[in-house]
Amino acid sequence: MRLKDLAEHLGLSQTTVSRALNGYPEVNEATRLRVAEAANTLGYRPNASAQRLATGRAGAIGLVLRGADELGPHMSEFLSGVGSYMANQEIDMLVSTVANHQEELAAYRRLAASQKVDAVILHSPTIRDERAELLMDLKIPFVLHGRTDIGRPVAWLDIDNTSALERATSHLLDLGHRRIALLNGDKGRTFAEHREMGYRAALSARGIAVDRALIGNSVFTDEVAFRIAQSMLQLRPHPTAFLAGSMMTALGVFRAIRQAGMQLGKDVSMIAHDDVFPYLNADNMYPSMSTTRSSIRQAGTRIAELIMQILAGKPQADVHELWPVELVLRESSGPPPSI
Amino acid sequence: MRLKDLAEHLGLSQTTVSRALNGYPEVNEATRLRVAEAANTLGYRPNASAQRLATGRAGAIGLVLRGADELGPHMSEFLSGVGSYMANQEIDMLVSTVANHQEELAAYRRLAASQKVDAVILHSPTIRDERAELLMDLKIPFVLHGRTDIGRPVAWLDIDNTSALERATSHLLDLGHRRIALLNGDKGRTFAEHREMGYRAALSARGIAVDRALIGNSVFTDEVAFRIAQSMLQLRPHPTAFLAGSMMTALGVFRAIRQAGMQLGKDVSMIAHDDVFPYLNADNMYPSMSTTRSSIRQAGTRIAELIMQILAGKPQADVHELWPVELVLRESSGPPPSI
DNA sequence: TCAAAATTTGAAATCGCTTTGAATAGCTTT
DNA sequence: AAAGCTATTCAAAGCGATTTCAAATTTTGA
Repeated sequence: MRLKDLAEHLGLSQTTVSRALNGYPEVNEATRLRVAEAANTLGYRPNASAQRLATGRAGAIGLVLRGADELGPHMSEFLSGVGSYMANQEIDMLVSTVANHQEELAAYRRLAASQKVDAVILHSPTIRDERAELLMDLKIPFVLHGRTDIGRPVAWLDIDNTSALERATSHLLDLGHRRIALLNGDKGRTFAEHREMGYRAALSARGIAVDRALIGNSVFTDEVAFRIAQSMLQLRPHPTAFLAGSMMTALGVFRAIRQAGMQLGKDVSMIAHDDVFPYLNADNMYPSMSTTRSSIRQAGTRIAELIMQILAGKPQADVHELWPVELVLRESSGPPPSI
Repeated sequence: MRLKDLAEHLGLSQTTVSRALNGYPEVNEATRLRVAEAANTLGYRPNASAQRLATGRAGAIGLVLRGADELGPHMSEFLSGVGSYMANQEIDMLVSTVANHQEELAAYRRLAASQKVDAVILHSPTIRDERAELLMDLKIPFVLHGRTDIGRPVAWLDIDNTSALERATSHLLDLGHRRIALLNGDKGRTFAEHREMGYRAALSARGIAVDRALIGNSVFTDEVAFRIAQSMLQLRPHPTAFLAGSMMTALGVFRAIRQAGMQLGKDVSMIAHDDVFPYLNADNMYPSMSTTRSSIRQAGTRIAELIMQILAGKPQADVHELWPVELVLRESSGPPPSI
């Protein structure tokens, strides 16, 4: 069913029908009703490609994911947040996956040239993110999930990783811990750098030197975390507390602690960052997990909202949101064992 | 840069340039080279909407996800598999999320009417899946991840859940277990029914009656699994073995076992279904987890491939793949404690 | 009552591509 | 040398919507 068919069926011109459906004011209210009803009963929907071609709007936002690893639990939870907002907006989510950095840049160029999307969401930025620069050059609007410094103003939404880690670290120091391990994300990512800054700030506030051996940089999987935690626990003296970068990391650390014959929350403490996965609840772990918490899903929803505002004309330079992070203390963090 | 601009730049007609780029035979090889080179250096890419309108092909496949929960670890791993294949195919993945069943049906109607996708992937079917029927009626090609019986031939790929559960259950019976709990997926889903069939088949082969109290139906999250396992462990006599529907479920059961003061692999056994999440490795758990294993990611990749074959003309009725499931025995399954 | 203004409709151009059908040029063939 | 092929190229007609500009109709106001 094309617009033409619908128009003929109604004995009207395509122009009028199109106007009626798109809510233009210059159409008789009675006609509009008649059109709306016919469209509804006949199940007419404009052909998306034709509409896009005519309007110049793609009606879609893009998400480019690097490799398999990037489409992990964090991303899917984030995506789910984006989707829940977009569902009501008649905007599609175009998801592409690429193998590496070069391909990712190529993917953005392709999206731009073929005009498949009106905007994109950029995530996990590096300190000086090349992709952000490219998108600026290509003039594709985007919102960054995280922060970067490319000398030009970009729209971003981020959580306050620095302060989160500073508070978590300080809390462990207050409890008496002196050797605190940090299981951080990959070097170069802004969030990882921010977390390390918070960690260092808390330590240096007490005049405690940073031990490089207690800082791990890796992806957030339980397996890698297990290996790193395992080797850290063999240090003498071993760390009495861990700061885990994600709940997946926490699972790995937990396993390493248990395997070393120690008890979490007693022999060793842990505070993990919780992105709030519905299927992995910190409160219901055993022992329950102390966390720095911020819903990555909510961030997705909000970013979707911000994208829509930008498409509606809001200047990208005006979009900046720094979300606070909650510190939730539970059983996994306690004073270090007195020796 | 439009086709017209490129054509003018080259002093050729749009026709020739279009043909050259799309590999039609009736264009001079020298011209083709010249065109390809110019397109490349000028960064020309056809406008996707125009191309789609002209060809009638959407160049995209659709995925409709119900609610937040459906975009969990299983789906994201699956998606990642789909994406890895689609990346080389110039086919986009259009992801929409909906709140409930009604909205999902509406979403498919919309996709059909607006011709946004050439095909869709359907997942987690019920025994008699209404969505599959709708898609047939709408004449949208699709591949089903799982199986359903709607009296018409559909394209599907599934893993052999029945046999997997039968083997896992038989193995536990061989070890001497008599009270074996099954933590299954939601009632009505084909995979859950298949798994229960396998479970029942193994029990009845030994003349053991099924105890409904030992069967749980729920989503695969560690929290829900924890609660169910916890209450099952309070039964007298309690189950000495668990069949967990997913690795998330396994984590919850594990926690319940530990909390009950028992030891996994010694006091209580468990075999979990492993969809092979890169961030949650059965072999590296402690104790390592016995599993029925089948990579959901590979299934995604294969389904993407099958979709492309269908779009290339292969009849949907010819597409059926039943994948075997590996049984991998590790430390979490052993004989029941002798009383 | 009639011109002017407001309301409502429609014909045709446009978006950027593909594809049909025709045209041109260069070779063979008779 | 004319006719018949083949190999290339192009002008123009779609694809299905939106939007510009003009026309027809109704309402308003003096």
